Amino acid sequence: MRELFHPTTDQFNLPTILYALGDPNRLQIIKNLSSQNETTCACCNVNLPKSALSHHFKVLREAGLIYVRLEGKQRYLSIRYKELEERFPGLLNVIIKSE
Amino acid sequence: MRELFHPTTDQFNLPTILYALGDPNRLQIIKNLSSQNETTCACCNVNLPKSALSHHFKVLREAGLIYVRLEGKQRYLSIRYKELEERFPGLLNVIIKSE
DNA sequence: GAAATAGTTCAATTGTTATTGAACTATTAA
DNA sequence: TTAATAGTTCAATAACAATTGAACTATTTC
Repeated sequence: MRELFHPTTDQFNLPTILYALGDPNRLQIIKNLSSQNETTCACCNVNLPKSALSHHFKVLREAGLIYVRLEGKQRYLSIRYKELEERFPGLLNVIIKSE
Repeated sequence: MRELFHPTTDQFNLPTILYALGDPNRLQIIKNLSSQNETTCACCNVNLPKSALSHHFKVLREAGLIYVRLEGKQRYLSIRYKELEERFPGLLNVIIKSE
């Protein structure tokens, strides 16, 4: 794997995004990421085996919620905040701030 | 069935709500409902057999997204706009307006 | 009270998704 | 070049969710 698929903003799809956020583990990941600029997979503070984390990161990435930057032996994760805001203004803020 | 369960606002749960909206059929139902004040199950403009519709309405109702009022032999559906707005301000507007 | 209407529930099926550990790949460090 | 590290992929399983038609319930109308 040398290049990771990231949808363009016009490929963003609302039900897909909501579905991705509809899982408690993934929602937690997004909330955790939102308080950090960029972080590695291991630093997400979600207590799951790495294969499970990998799965959830993939769902989030393919929905367009996170960007995964490859650097050395690590992957740095960040929320695609600007693009999401552009396409679905307000959505992410509501979600991150809730509760 | 004489009384339908509707969660109170403090029982609203974000992942549950997002999950409910993460299904294309249910998202369409919500979008359709948003342009009507109150409507019966049959008037949702979603082309599914009634048993499937009934299932989706239940998921939406139990998540707190819609209110179902029993009157005679019909059920009148409406979005719980005010309560949702109170608990997750902006969420529904983003969703309804998107695309 | 029989028929029509509006919707629910049931049971069966199908399809999808989450979860796991083990094996794997790629990169860096010793 | 070997070992360690960071994460992915695979295969198996288990759990859950969507979909359907048929049977059911409740209400209204004839």
